[in-house]
Amino acid sequence: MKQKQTITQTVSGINLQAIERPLSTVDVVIFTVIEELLHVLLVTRPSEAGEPFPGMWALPGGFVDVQKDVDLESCALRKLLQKTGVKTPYLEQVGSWGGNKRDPRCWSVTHVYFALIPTPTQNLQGAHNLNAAWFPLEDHRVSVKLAFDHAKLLEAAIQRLRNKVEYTSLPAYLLPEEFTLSDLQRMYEVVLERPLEKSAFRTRVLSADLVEPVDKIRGGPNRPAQLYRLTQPQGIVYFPRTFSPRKMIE
Amino acid sequence: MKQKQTITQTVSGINLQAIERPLSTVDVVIFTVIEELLHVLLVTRPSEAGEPFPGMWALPGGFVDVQKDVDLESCALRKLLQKTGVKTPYLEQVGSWGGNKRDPRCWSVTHVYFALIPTPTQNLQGAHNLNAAWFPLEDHRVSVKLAFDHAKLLEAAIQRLRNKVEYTSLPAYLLPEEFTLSDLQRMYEVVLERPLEKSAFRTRVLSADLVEPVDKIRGGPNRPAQLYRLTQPQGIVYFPRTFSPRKMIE
DNA sequence: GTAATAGTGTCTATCAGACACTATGGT
DNA sequence: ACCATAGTGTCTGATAGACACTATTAC
Repeated sequence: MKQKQTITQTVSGINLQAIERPLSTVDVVIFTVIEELLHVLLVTRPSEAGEPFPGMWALPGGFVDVQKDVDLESCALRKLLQKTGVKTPYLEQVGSWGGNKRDPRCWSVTHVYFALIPTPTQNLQGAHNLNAAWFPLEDHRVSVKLAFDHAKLLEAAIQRLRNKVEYTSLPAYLLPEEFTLSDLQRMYEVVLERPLEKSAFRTRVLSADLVEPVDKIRGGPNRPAQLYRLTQPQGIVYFPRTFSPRKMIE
Repeated sequence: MKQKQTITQTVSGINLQAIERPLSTVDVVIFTVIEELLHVLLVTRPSEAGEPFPGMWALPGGFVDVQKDVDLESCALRKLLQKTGVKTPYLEQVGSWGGNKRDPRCWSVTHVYFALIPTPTQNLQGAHNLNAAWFPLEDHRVSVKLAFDHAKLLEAAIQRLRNKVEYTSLPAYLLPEEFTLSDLQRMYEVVLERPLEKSAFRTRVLSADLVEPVDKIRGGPNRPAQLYRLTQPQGIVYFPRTFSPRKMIE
């Protein structure tokens, strides 16, 4: 499937245009927590003839647009905004997968990002989102088969997330701006899939200078709780140790 | 700088060939330790007219070859073998940087890997290596200015290496197959740029089931030392804690 | 013996885990 | 008063850091 083309530029020995280029795409693994379960956003592949994996569920993503996107991250942010309407979540590059087998059409590279957003308050009902849905993660997997190598990409993103949650403040990005320490602990527990000790958790979080109290209290049918917000919403915090001295995986 | 071309294939709404593709490259940051100092391999850019950054030092790398390379990692391994003759080092993807500014010619993406190899025994005198050289890292930098955004890429690779050394067995790949615990400790100290406690280091390494003794002793003008080798040379080992409870930086 | 490096033991500080305890609102 | 959740205090165990100590070779 070689590309016929007219040579338009010759620079020294190398003709830049003559080099066959892989296809470049960006895929985004968008995580959120709904009803105490980690969810990921999936979209359906177009079902027109000739499209690979027609109608199948896949990670949201697509081609890098060299006109619109100044760099890879802004390409990922563009796709995130398209699908969720969210503008400033946590976004991190997971890695890149490239090869001649992953897309049946040609040699392709995908650049995978993962994003964390607070529990969505409105449903995905935008014009572009009729075929998008949140899927719960059960056993590190999603209940449907995914297009391309997206199952592998999703697995890698989950691994990265779970691993990093052991020693960073990442789960704070799964919550709205103001939250209680119990809320935050719950996010850790949902992602790590194990309970944490309340006392140790609070000491750890408070001594890490991660959050600061706001002058509000959240009431309820029990003792009200102090509300906090992130001290530096832009940068994630690294804890000096992992939660429990257990083997890290990755 | 748009690409003129003949349309050769039309698939549904999208014409795959009409999409302007970024240039894909792979760069490899090859680390080794020479005389107690971390070094990195650099090559000079070609100096023909029209080449960007002619004659400047740069990370070894180049275009992904969709004919030769089945995936990104084998592309990185190919470049590593070309430059060093080494076949099975430690190789890890650091990340990808793409944008319209980083190469003056066009929108480009580079996929950065870092490799660890034992101290080279022979000089870089292969036919392709006349313009390659080992540069010591002083203060996380190299003494020469680098082409493209390679200074940033190198910085990221060093950060990754130093961060990961705190809790993994990576420095073992900077040594030959058999080594003493003192050798290993020295590799950690070189990368971390700080001394480690001998006693704590030995307990940590031995209890992690990282190495196993071989039936040999290394002599010298002092008490001879037990030789060890990696228990599982293929997989890196994660320690349950970092070396010293200090803030991690990434 | 001396020099030099290999390898061990002992004490301490830090922090996570466990778990019991107190605090404070709604009903 | 009772329930439910917020928040604290105390003890223990694991391990890194510091540092002194012993061991074994060449000379």
